[in-house]
Amino acid sequence: MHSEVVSGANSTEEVTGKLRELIMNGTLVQGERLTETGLAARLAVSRTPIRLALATLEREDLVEGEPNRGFRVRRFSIEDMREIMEVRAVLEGMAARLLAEKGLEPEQDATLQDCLDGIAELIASKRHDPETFREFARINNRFHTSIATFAGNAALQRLMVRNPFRSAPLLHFLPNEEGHDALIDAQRDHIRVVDALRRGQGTRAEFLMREHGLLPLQRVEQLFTNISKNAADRHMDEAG
Amino acid sequence: MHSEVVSGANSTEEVTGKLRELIMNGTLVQGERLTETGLAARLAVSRTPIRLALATLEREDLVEGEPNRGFRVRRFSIEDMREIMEVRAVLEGMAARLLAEKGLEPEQDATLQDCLDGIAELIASKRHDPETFREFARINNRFHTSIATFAGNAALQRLMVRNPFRSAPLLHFLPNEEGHDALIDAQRDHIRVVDALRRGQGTRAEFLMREHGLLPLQRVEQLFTNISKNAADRHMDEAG
DNA sequence: TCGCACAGGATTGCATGCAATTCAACCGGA
DNA sequence: TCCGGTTGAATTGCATGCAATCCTGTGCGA
Repeated sequence: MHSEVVSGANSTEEVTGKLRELIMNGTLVQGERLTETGLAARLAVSRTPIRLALATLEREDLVEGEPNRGFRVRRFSIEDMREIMEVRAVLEGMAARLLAEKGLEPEQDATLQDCLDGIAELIASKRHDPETFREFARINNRFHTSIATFAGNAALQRLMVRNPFRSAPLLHFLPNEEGHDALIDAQRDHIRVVDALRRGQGTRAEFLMREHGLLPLQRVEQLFTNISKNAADRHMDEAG
Repeated sequence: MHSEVVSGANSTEEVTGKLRELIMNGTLVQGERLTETGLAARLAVSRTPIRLALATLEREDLVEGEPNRGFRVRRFSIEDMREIMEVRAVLEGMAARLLAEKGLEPEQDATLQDCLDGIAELIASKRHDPETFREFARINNRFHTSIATFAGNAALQRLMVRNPFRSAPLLHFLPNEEGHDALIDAQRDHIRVVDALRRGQGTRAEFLMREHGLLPLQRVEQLFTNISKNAADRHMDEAG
Protein backbone atom coordinates (compact mmCIF):
# COMPACT_ATOMS: atom_id res chain seq x y z
CA MET A 1 0.00 0.00 0.00
CA HIS A 2 2.15 2.85 -1.29
CA SER A 3 -0.62 5.15 -2.36
CA GLU A 4 1.05 8.33 -1.26
CA VAL A 5 4.49 8.11 0.27
CA VAL A 6 5.28 10.94 2.63
CA SER A 7 8.33 12.79 1.51
CA GLY A 8 9.87 14.46 4.52
CA ALA A 9 12.11 12.74 6.99
CA ASN A 10 9.82 13.45 9.90
CA SER A 11 6.53 11.75 9.36
CA THR A 12 4.86 13.10 12.46
CA GLU A 13 5.32 16.71 11.47
CA GLU A 14 4.07 16.08 7.98
CA VAL A 15 1.12 14.12 9.21
CA THR A 16 0.22 16.84 11.67
CA GLY A 17 0.29 19.44 8.94
CA LYS A 18 -1.71 17.32 6.54
CA LEU A 19 -4.36 16.54 9.09
CA ARG A 20 -4.57 20.18 10.08
CA GLU A 21 -5.11 21.07 6.47
CA LEU A 22 -7.66 18.34 5.90
CA ILE A 23 -9.65 19.61 8.83
CA MET A 24 -9.37 23.25 7.94
CA ASN A 25 -10.36 22.91 4.32
CA GLY A 26 -13.32 20.79 5.32
CA THR A 27 -12.25 17.47 3.83
CA LEU A 28 -12.67 16.05 7.30
CA VAL A 29 -15.99 17.43 8.38
CA GLN A 30 -16.83 18.56 11.85
CA GLY A 31 -17.80 15.82 14.24
CA GLU A 32 -16.35 13.14 11.98
CA ARG A 33 -14.82 10.20 13.73
CA LEU A 34 -11.11 9.79 13.19
CA THR A 35 -9.85 6.23 13.46
CA GLU A 36 -6.14 5.70 13.72
CA THR A 37 -6.12 2.90 11.20
CA GLY A 38 -8.25 4.84 8.78
CA LEU A 39 -5.98 7.86 8.85
CA ALA A 40 -2.90 5.66 8.77
CA ALA A 41 -4.09 4.03 5.57
CA ARG A 42 -5.11 7.35 4.10
CA LEU A 43 -1.76 9.01 4.72
CA ALA A 44 0.30 5.86 4.16
CA VAL A 45 2.02 5.85 7.53
CA SER A 46 1.63 3.68 10.56
CA ARG A 47 -0.54 4.47 13.52
CA THR A 48 2.29 5.84 15.61
CA PRO A 49 2.75 9.21 13.91
CA ILE A 50 -1.01 9.49 13.55
CA ARG A 51 -1.43 9.10 17.26
CA LEU A 52 1.17 11.75 17.98
CA ALA A 53 -0.34 14.12 15.46
CA LEU A 54 -3.79 13.70 16.97
CA ALA A 55 -2.41 14.47 20.42
CA THR A 56 -0.95 17.66 19.02
CA LEU A 57 -4.14 18.64 17.24
CA GLU A 58 -6.08 17.99 20.40
CA ARG A 59 -4.03 20.63 22.15
CA GLU A 60 -4.81 22.95 19.28
CA ASP A 61 -8.49 22.23 19.80
CA LEU A 62 -8.95 21.04 16.27
CA VAL A 63 -9.89 17.55 17.36
CA GLU A 64 -11.30 16.27 20.59
CA GLY A 65 -10.62 12.88 22.05
CA GLU A 66 -12.06 10.74 24.79
CA PRO A 67 -9.98 8.06 26.49
CA ASN A 68 -10.39 4.67 24.87
CA ARG A 69 -12.77 6.16 22.37
CA GLY A 70 -10.55 7.87 19.89
CA PHE A 71 -10.84 11.29 18.36
CA ARG A 72 -13.30 13.25 16.30
CA VAL A 73 -13.04 16.51 14.46
CA ARG A 74 -14.04 19.25 16.77
CA ARG A 75 -17.36 20.91 16.18
CA PHE A 76 -17.23 24.69 16.25
CA SER A 77 -20.46 26.33 17.18
CA ILE A 78 -21.03 29.98 16.55
CA GLU A 79 -20.52 30.57 20.26
CA ASP A 80 -17.19 28.79 20.11
CA MET A 81 -16.15 31.03 17.27
CA ARG A 82 -17.17 34.12 19.16
CA GLU A 83 -15.26 33.07 22.22
CA ILE A 84 -12.17 32.22 20.23
CA MET A 85 -12.28 35.55 18.45
CA GLU A 86 -12.73 37.43 21.70
CA VAL A 87 -9.65 35.84 23.17
CA ARG A 88 -7.68 36.44 20.05
CA ALA A 89 -8.76 40.06 19.97
CA VAL A 90 -7.55 40.56 23.52
CA LEU A 91 -4.19 38.97 22.77
CA GLU A 92 -3.75 41.02 19.63
CA GLY A 93 -4.62 44.09 21.59
CA MET A 94 -1.97 43.21 24.12
CA ALA A 95 0.60 42.81 21.37
CA ALA A 96 -0.27 46.19 19.94
CA ARG A 97 0.01 47.81 23.34
CA LEU A 98 3.40 46.29 24.05
CA LEU A 99 4.69 47.37 20.69
CA ALA A 100 3.39 50.91 21.10
CA GLU A 101 4.98 51.14 24.52
CA LYS A 102 8.29 49.89 23.21
CA GLY A 103 8.25 52.07 20.13
CA LEU A 104 8.63 51.06 16.51
CA GLU A 105 12.06 50.39 15.05
CA PRO A 106 12.46 52.02 11.64
CA GLU A 107 12.45 48.71 9.82
CA GLN A 108 9.40 47.55 11.77
CA ASP A 109 7.67 50.75 10.79
CA ALA A 110 8.60 50.06 7.18
CA THR A 111 7.22 46.53 7.34
CA LEU A 112 3.87 47.71 8.61
CA GLN A 113 3.75 50.53 6.08
CA ASP A 114 4.42 47.92 3.44
CA CYS A 115 1.35 46.02 4.53
CA LEU A 116 -0.74 49.18 4.46
CA ASP A 117 0.49 49.99 0.96
CA GLY A 118 -0.21 46.49 -0.28
CA ILE A 119 -3.79 46.50 0.88
CA ALA A 120 -4.29 50.05 -0.38
CA GLU A 121 -3.23 48.86 -3.79
CA LEU A 122 -5.69 45.98 -3.69
CA ILE A 123 -8.46 48.37 -2.74
CA ALA A 124 -7.51 50.78 -5.50
CA SER A 125 -7.68 47.97 -8.02
CA LYS A 126 -11.40 47.68 -7.23
CA ARG A 127 -11.34 43.97 -8.02
CA HIS A 128 -13.05 41.40 -5.88
CA ASP A 129 -11.97 38.11 -7.36
CA PRO A 130 -10.71 35.20 -5.26
CA GLU A 131 -7.06 35.94 -5.99
CA THR A 132 -7.42 39.49 -4.71
CA PHE A 133 -8.94 38.17 -1.57
CA ARG A 134 -6.22 35.60 -1.09
CA GLU A 135 -3.61 38.31 -1.53
CA PHE A 136 -5.40 40.36 1.11
CA ALA A 137 -5.37 37.38 3.44
CA ARG A 138 -1.63 37.03 2.95
CA ILE A 139 -0.87 40.67 3.65
CA ASN A 140 -3.33 40.80 6.51
CA ASN A 141 -1.68 37.79 8.03
CA ARG A 142 1.72 39.39 7.66
CA PHE A 143 0.46 42.55 9.31
CA HIS A 144 -0.86 40.78 12.37
CA THR A 145 2.02 38.35 12.62
CA SER A 146 4.47 41.23 12.43
CA ILE A 147 2.85 43.05 15.30
CA ALA A 148 2.79 39.89 17.38
CA THR A 149 6.47 39.37 16.67
CA PHE A 150 7.56 42.94 17.16
CA ALA A 151 5.80 43.07 20.50
CA GLY A 152 8.74 41.15 21.87
CA ASN A 153 6.87 38.82 24.20
CA ALA A 154 7.72 35.27 23.22
CA ALA A 155 5.05 33.70 25.39
CA LEU A 156 2.41 35.86 23.76
CA GLN A 157 3.70 35.15 20.30
CA ARG A 158 3.63 31.43 20.93
CA LEU A 159 0.05 31.54 22.04
CA MET A 160 -0.93 33.45 18.96
CA VAL A 161 0.80 31.31 16.38
CA ARG A 162 0.11 27.97 17.98
CA ASN A 163 -3.46 28.20 18.94
CA PRO A 164 -6.33 27.61 16.63
CA PHE A 165 -7.66 31.12 16.80
CA ARG A 166 -6.63 32.07 13.37
CA SER A 167 -6.88 28.65 11.91
CA ALA A 168 -10.28 27.74 13.19
CA PRO A 169 -12.22 26.25 10.34
CA LEU A 170 -14.83 28.36 8.66
CA LEU A 171 -12.70 31.44 9.02
CA HIS A 172 -11.80 30.88 5.40
CA PHE A 173 -14.82 32.77 4.29
CA LEU A 174 -15.39 33.00 0.64
CA PRO A 175 -14.95 36.19 -1.31
CA ASN A 176 -18.08 37.89 -2.46
CA GLU A 177 -19.33 41.34 -3.18
CA GLU A 178 -19.03 42.28 0.44
CA GLY A 179 -15.47 41.04 0.49
CA HIS A 180 -14.30 44.31 -0.91
CA ASP A 181 -16.05 46.23 1.81
CA ALA A 182 -14.32 43.99 4.31
CA LEU A 183 -11.00 45.06 2.85
CA ILE A 184 -11.89 48.68 3.27
CA ASP A 185 -13.02 48.20 6.85
CA ALA A 186 -9.90 46.29 7.72
CA GLN A 187 -7.65 48.85 6.11
CA ARG A 188 -9.29 51.67 8.02
CA ASP A 189 -8.57 49.84 11.29
CA HIS A 190 -5.04 49.00 10.25
CA ILE A 191 -4.25 52.61 9.50
CA ARG A 192 -5.44 53.73 12.88
CA VAL A 193 -3.57 50.98 14.66
CA VAL A 194 -0.35 51.91 12.92
CA ASP A 195 -0.93 55.53 13.75
CA ALA A 196 -1.30 54.66 17.43
CA LEU A 197 1.79 52.48 17.29
CA ARG A 198 3.82 55.29 15.78
CA ARG A 199 2.68 57.73 18.41
CA GLY A 200 3.39 55.32 21.23
CA GLN A 201 -0.27 55.34 22.26
CA GLY A 202 -0.45 51.98 23.94
CA THR A 203 -3.99 52.05 25.23
CA ARG A 204 -5.38 53.38 21.98
CA ALA A 205 -3.50 50.74 20.02
CA GLU A 206 -4.74 48.03 22.35
CA PHE A 207 -8.37 48.88 22.05
CA LEU A 208 -8.31 49.63 18.36
CA MET A 209 -6.80 46.23 17.83
CA ARG A 210 -9.35 44.58 20.07
CA GLU A 211 -12.17 46.08 18.13
CA HIS A 212 -10.50 45.19 14.88
CA GLY A 213 -10.25 41.60 16.01
CA LEU A 214 -14.02 41.42 16.36
CA LEU A 215 -14.59 42.73 12.86
CA PRO A 216 -15.13 39.34 11.24
CA LEU A 217 -17.70 38.32 13.83
CA GLN A 218 -20.75 39.43 11.93
CA ARG A 219 -19.36 37.88 8.81
CA VAL A 220 -18.78 34.57 10.51
CA GLU A 221 -22.25 34.61 11.96
CA GLN A 222 -23.73 35.13 8.54
CA LEU A 223 -21.61 32.31 7.20
CA PHE A 224 -22.86 30.05 9.93
CA THR A 225 -26.49 30.71 9.15
CA ASN A 226 -25.82 30.10 5.46
CA ILE A 227 -24.18 26.80 6.23
CA SER A 228 -27.04 25.76 8.44
CA LYS A 229 -29.49 26.70 5.73
CA ASN A 230 -27.54 24.73 3.13
CA ALA A 231 -27.43 21.74 5.40
CA ALA A 232 -31.16 22.00 5.93
CA ASP A 233 -31.78 22.29 2.18
CA ARG A 234 -29.62 19.27 1.50
CA HIS A 235 -31.50 17.38 4.14
CA MET A 236 -34.76 18.25 2.46
CA ASP A 237 -33.39 17.12 -0.88
CA GLU A 238 -32.50 13.76 0.53
CA ALA A 239 -35.88 13.43 2.17
CA GLY A 240 -37.69 14.48 -1.01
CA MET B 1 11.23 -4.33 36.55
CA HIS B 2 8.31 -3.52 38.80
CA SER B 3 9.81 -0.64 40.71
CA GLU B 4 6.69 1.46 40.74
CA VAL B 5 3.63 0.20 38.95
CA VAL B 6 1.37 2.94 37.71
CA SER B 7 -2.08 2.52 39.11
CA GLY B 8 -4.52 4.15 36.69
CA ALA B 9 -5.79 2.54 33.56
CA ASN B 10 -4.45 5.28 31.34
CA SER B 11 -0.72 5.37 31.54
CA THR B 12 -0.23 8.35 29.32
CA GLU B 13 -2.29 10.66 31.47
CA GLU B 14 -0.57 9.50 34.62
CA VAL B 15 2.84 9.81 33.07
CA THR B 16 2.07 13.31 31.85
CA GLY B 17 1.00 14.35 35.30
CA LYS B 18 3.99 12.77 36.97
CA LEU B 19 6.44 14.35 34.59
CA ARG B 20 4.76 17.71 35.00
CA GLU B 21 5.15 17.38 38.72
CA LEU B 22 8.75 16.23 38.53
CA ILE B 23 9.58 19.26 36.45
CA MET B 24 7.65 21.69 38.59
CA ASN B 25 9.03 20.61 41.91
CA GLY B 26 12.52 20.71 40.52
CA THR B 27 13.35 17.02 40.59
CA LEU B 28 14.07 17.33 36.91
CA VAL B 29 16.21 20.42 36.76
CA GLN B 30 16.05 22.99 34.01
CA GLY B 31 18.00 22.14 30.91
CA GLU B 32 18.25 18.49 31.89
CA ARG B 33 18.17 16.03 29.07
CA LEU B 34 15.18 13.70 29.06
CA THR B 35 15.78 10.35 27.41
CA GLU B 36 12.80 8.24 26.61
CA THR B 37 14.39 5.08 27.94
CA GLY B 38 15.52 6.78 31.11
CA LEU B 39 12.06 8.13 31.88
CA ALA B 40 10.48 4.86 30.85
CA ALA B 41 12.59 2.97 33.37
CA ARG B 42 11.99 5.59 36.02
CA LEU B 43 8.22 5.51 35.70
CA ALA B 44 8.01 1.82 34.88
CA VAL B 45 6.22 2.18 31.58
CA SER B 46 7.32 1.73 28.02
CA ARG B 47 8.55 4.50 25.78
CA THR B 48 5.21 4.95 24.05
CA PRO B 49 3.33 6.81 26.78
CA ILE B 50 6.52 8.71 27.60
CA ARG B 51 6.71 9.94 24.06
CA LEU B 52 3.10 11.05 24.08
CA ALA B 53 3.51 12.77 27.41
CA LEU B 54 6.57 14.65 26.20
CA ALA B 55 4.68 15.84 23.15
CA THR B 56 2.00 17.19 25.44
CA LEU B 57 4.46 18.87 27.75
CA GLU B 58 6.16 20.43 24.79
CA ARG B 59 2.95 22.17 23.88
CA GLU B 60 2.76 23.36 27.46
CA ASP B 61 6.24 24.74 27.10
CA LEU B 62 7.56 22.75 30.00
CA VAL B 63 9.97 20.83 27.84
CA GLU B 64 11.52 21.65 24.50
CA GLY B 65 12.45 19.14 21.88
CA GLU B 66 14.49 19.10 18.72
CA PRO B 67 13.84 16.57 15.98
CA ASN B 68 15.97 13.48 16.33
CA ARG B 69 17.55 14.90 19.42
CA GLY B 70 15.00 14.34 22.12
CA PHE B 71 13.76 16.67 24.77
CA ARG B 72 15.14 18.72 27.59
CA VAL B 73 13.48 20.47 30.47
CA ARG B 74 12.80 23.99 29.42
CA ARG B 75 14.96 26.69 30.91
CA PHE B 76 13.01 29.63 32.22
CA SER B 77 14.90 32.88 32.31
CA ILE B 78 13.67 35.77 34.35
CA GLU B 79 12.55 37.40 31.11
CA ASP B 80 10.57 34.30 30.23
CA MET B 81 8.87 34.47 33.59
CA ARG B 82 8.03 38.12 33.15
CA GLU B 83 6.57 37.51 29.71
CA ILE B 84 4.54 34.57 30.91
CA MET B 85 3.19 36.54 33.81
CA GLU B 86 2.31 39.47 31.59
CA VAL B 87 0.26 37.27 29.32
CA ARG B 88 -1.40 35.58 32.22
CA ALA B 89 -2.24 38.92 33.77
CA VAL B 90 -3.92 40.06 30.58
CA LEU B 91 -5.95 36.89 30.30
CA GLU B 92 -7.00 37.06 33.93
CA GLY B 93 -7.99 40.65 33.36
CA MET B 94 -10.11 39.60 30.44
CA ALA B 95 -11.84 36.97 32.54
CA ALA B 96 -12.58 39.52 35.24
CA ARG B 97 -13.99 41.95 32.70
CA LEU B 98 -16.25 39.34 31.12
CA LEU B 99 -17.54 38.28 34.49
CA ALA B 100 -18.19 41.85 35.58
CA GLU B 101 -20.06 42.53 32.38
CA LYS B 102 -22.16 39.42 32.77
CA GLY B 103 -22.84 39.97 36.42
CA LEU B 104 -22.31 37.61 39.32
CA GLU B 105 -24.78 34.87 40.06
CA PRO B 106 -25.56 34.63 43.78
CA GLU B 107 -23.72 31.36 44.18
CA GLN B 108 -20.73 32.70 42.28
CA ASP B 109 -20.70 35.68 44.58
CA ALA B 110 -20.77 33.32 47.53
CA THR B 111 -17.86 31.29 46.19
CA LEU B 112 -15.69 34.35 45.82
CA GLN B 113 -16.70 35.64 49.22
CA ASP B 114 -15.72 32.28 50.59
CA CYS B 115 -12.24 32.71 49.19
CA LEU B 116 -11.98 36.18 50.67
CA ASP B 117 -13.07 34.89 54.06
CA GLY B 118 -10.62 32.02 53.95
CA ILE B 119 -7.65 34.24 53.25
CA ALA B 120 -8.82 36.78 55.80
CA GLU B 121 -8.80 34.02 58.37
CA LEU B 122 -5.26 33.05 57.46
CA ILE B 123 -4.14 36.63 57.78
CA ALA B 124 -5.86 36.99 61.13
CA SER B 125 -4.03 33.92 62.38
CA LYS B 126 -0.77 35.82 61.94
CA ARG B 127 1.08 32.62 61.25
CA HIS B 128 3.60 32.25 58.49
CA ASP B 129 4.46 28.59 58.48
CA PRO B 130 4.55 26.48 55.31
CA GLU B 131 1.13 24.98 55.89
CA THR B 132 -0.45 28.41 56.12
CA PHE B 133 1.16 29.35 52.87
CA ARG B 134 0.02 26.18 51.15
CA GLU B 135 -3.49 26.84 52.32
CA PHE B 136 -3.27 30.31 50.87
CA ALA B 137 -2.07 28.85 47.58
CA ARG B 138 -5.08 26.55 47.51
CA ILE B 139 -7.59 29.29 48.19
CA ASN B 140 -5.85 31.70 45.86
CA ASN B 141 -5.96 29.11 43.13
CA ARG B 142 -9.65 28.54 43.75
CA PHE B 143 -10.29 32.26 43.55
CA HIS B 144 -8.60 32.69 40.20
CA THR B 145 -9.92 29.47 38.75
CA SER B 146 -13.43 30.43 39.76
CA ILE B 147 -13.24 33.75 37.99
CA ALA B 148 -11.86 32.10 34.88
CA THR B 149 -14.70 29.60 34.95
CA PHE B 150 -17.45 32.05 35.75
CA ALA B 151 -16.37 34.30 32.90
CA GLY B 152 -18.09 31.86 30.58
CA ASN B 153 -15.59 31.85 27.76
CA ALA B 154 -14.46 28.28 27.24
CA ALA B 155 -11.62 29.20 24.93
CA LEU B 156 -10.23 31.57 27.52
CA GLN B 157 -10.63 29.06 30.28
CA ARG B 158 -8.81 26.42 28.31
CA LEU B 159 -5.88 28.69 27.69
CA MET B 160 -5.64 29.51 31.34
CA VAL B 161 -5.82 26.00 32.72
CA ARG B 162 -3.75 24.33 30.06
CA ASN B 163 -0.89 26.64 29.64
CA PRO B 164 2.10 26.71 31.85
CA PHE B 165 1.49 30.17 33.18
CA ARG B 166 0.50 29.09 36.59
CA SER B 167 2.58 26.01 36.63
CA ALA B 168 5.82 27.53 35.51
CA PRO B 169 8.52 26.23 37.77
CA LEU B 170 9.89 28.55 40.40
CA LEU B 171 6.52 30.04 41.00
CA HIS B 172 6.41 27.82 44.03
CA PHE B 173 8.22 30.36 46.05
CA LEU B 174 9.03 29.40 49.54
CA PRO B 175 7.31 30.88 52.54
CA ASN B 176 9.31 33.33 54.56
CA GLU B 177 8.75 36.39 56.66
CA GLU B 178 7.64 38.34 53.64
CA GLY B 179 5.18 35.61 52.75
CA HIS B 180 2.70 37.02 55.15
CA ASP B 181 2.97 40.45 53.57
CA ALA B 182 2.30 38.80 50.24
CA LEU B 183 -0.93 37.42 51.63
CA ILE B 184 -2.00 40.87 52.73
CA ASP B 185 -1.16 42.40 49.36
CA ALA B 186 -3.02 39.69 47.51
CA GLN B 187 -6.03 39.95 49.74
CA ARG B 188 -6.22 43.72 49.22
CA ASP B 189 -6.28 43.17 45.47
CA HIS B 190 -8.81 40.38 45.71
CA ILE B 191 -11.19 42.51 47.71
CA ARG B 192 -11.08 45.28 45.15
CA VAL B 193 -11.53 42.88 42.26
CA VAL B 194 -14.59 41.35 43.88
CA ASP B 195 -15.96 44.80 44.55
CA ALA B 196 -15.60 45.69 40.90
CA LEU B 197 -17.18 42.41 39.86
CA ARG B 198 -20.16 43.04 42.11
CA ARG B 199 -20.67 46.52 40.74
CA GLY B 200 -20.38 45.34 37.17
CA GLN B 201 -17.38 47.57 36.61
CA GLY B 202 -15.72 45.66 33.79
CA THR B 203 -12.85 47.97 33.00
CA ARG B 204 -11.95 48.43 36.64
CA ALA B 205 -12.05 44.71 37.25
CA GLU B 206 -9.90 44.08 34.20
CA PHE B 207 -7.15 46.44 35.18
CA LEU B 208 -7.18 45.57 38.84
CA MET B 209 -6.74 41.97 37.89
CA ARG B 210 -3.97 42.77 35.45
CA GLU B 211 -2.06 44.61 38.10
CA HIS B 212 -2.73 41.86 40.57
CA GLY B 213 -1.28 39.36 38.17
CA LEU B 214 2.02 41.20 38.15
CA LEU B 215 2.24 41.19 41.92
CA PRO B 216 4.55 38.19 42.18
CA LEU B 217 6.99 39.65 39.66
CA GLN B 218 9.27 41.30 42.14
CA ARG B 219 9.21 38.22 44.29
CA VAL B 220 10.16 36.00 41.40
CA GLU B 221 12.97 38.32 40.40
CA GLN B 222 14.36 38.16 43.89
CA LEU B 223 14.11 34.41 43.85
CA PHE B 224 16.00 34.31 40.61
CA THR B 225 18.88 36.36 41.88
CA ASN B 226 19.05 34.16 44.97
CA ILE B 227 19.20 31.07 42.85
CA SER B 228 21.88 32.56 40.66
CA LYS B 229 23.87 33.54 43.73
CA ASN B 230 23.54 30.06 45.17
CA ALA B 231 24.63 28.54 41.91
CA ALA B 232 27.63 30.87 41.80
CA ASP B 233 28.55 30.03 45.38
CA ARG B 234 28.35 26.34 44.67
CA HIS B 235 30.50 26.84 41.65
CA MET B 236 33.09 28.63 43.73
CA ASP B 237 33.00 25.83 46.27
CA GLU B 238 33.70 23.29 43.61
CA ALA B 239 36.50 25.39 42.20
CA GLY B 240 38.01 26.02 45.64
C1' DT C 1 49.54 19.63 20.22
C1' DC C 2 45.79 20.24 17.30
C1' DG C 3 42.37 18.99 13.86
C1' DC C 4 39.66 15.58 11.58
C1' DA C 5 37.74 11.20 10.22
C1' DC C 6 35.65 7.24 11.82
C1' DA C 7 33.66 3.66 14.60
C1' DG C 8 30.81 2.14 18.27
C1' DG C 9 27.23 3.00 21.33
C1' DA C 10 23.22 5.41 22.51
C1' DT C 11 18.89 7.42 21.19
C1' DT C 12 15.13 8.69 18.46
C1' DG C 13 11.47 7.65 14.98
C1' DC C 14 8.42 4.48 13.05
C1' DA C 15 6.10 -0.04 12.41
C1' DT C 16 3.72 -3.67 14.28
C1' DG C 17 1.91 -7.25 17.64
C1' DC C 18 -1.07 -8.12 21.52
C1' DA C 19 -4.17 -7.33 25.35
C1' DA C 20 -8.00 -4.50 27.03
C1' DT C 21 -11.74 -1.83 26.05
C1' DT C 22 -15.48 -0.23 23.39
C1' DC C 23 -18.99 -0.59 19.92
C1' DA C 24 -22.74 -2.97 17.19
C1' DA C 25 -25.50 -6.37 15.85
C1' DC C 26 -28.01 -10.17 17.11
C1' DC C 27 -30.88 -12.99 19.97
C1' DG C 28 -34.15 -14.35 23.47
C1' DG C 29 -37.82 -12.97 26.37
C1' DA C 30 -41.64 -10.23 27.82
C1' DT D 1 -42.82 -4.48 19.16
C1' DC D 2 -39.68 -3.27 22.56
C1' DC D 3 -35.93 -4.13 25.79
C1' DG D 4 -31.84 -6.10 28.05
C1' DG D 5 -28.01 -9.30 27.69
C1' DT D 6 -24.38 -11.38 25.04
C1' DT D 7 -21.10 -12.22 21.68
C1' DG D 8 -17.88 -10.92 18.12
C1' DA D 9 -15.71 -7.34 15.41
C1' DA D 10 -13.48 -2.99 15.54
C1' DT D 11 -10.54 0.11 17.92
C1' DT D 12 -7.62 2.00 21.25
C1' DG D 13 -3.59 1.74 24.41
C1' DC D 14 0.78 -0.06 25.36
C1' DA D 15 5.04 -2.76 24.56
C1' DT D 16 8.67 -3.81 21.76
C1' DG D 17 11.64 -4.58 17.51
C1' DC D 18 14.28 -2.46 13.92
C1' DA D 19 16.32 1.00 11.04
C1' DA D 20 18.05 5.72 10.84
C1' DT D 21 20.19 9.34 13.16
C1' DC D 22 22.98 11.47 16.43
C1' DC D 23 26.58 11.72 19.98
C1' DT D 24 31.23 10.39 22.02
C1' DG D 25 35.48 9.07 22.21
C1' DT D 26 39.42 7.26 19.94
C1' DG D 27 43.06 7.08 16.65
C1' DC D 28 45.44 8.84 12.77
C1' DG D 29 47.83 12.47 10.36
C1' DA D 30 49.78 17.00 10.13
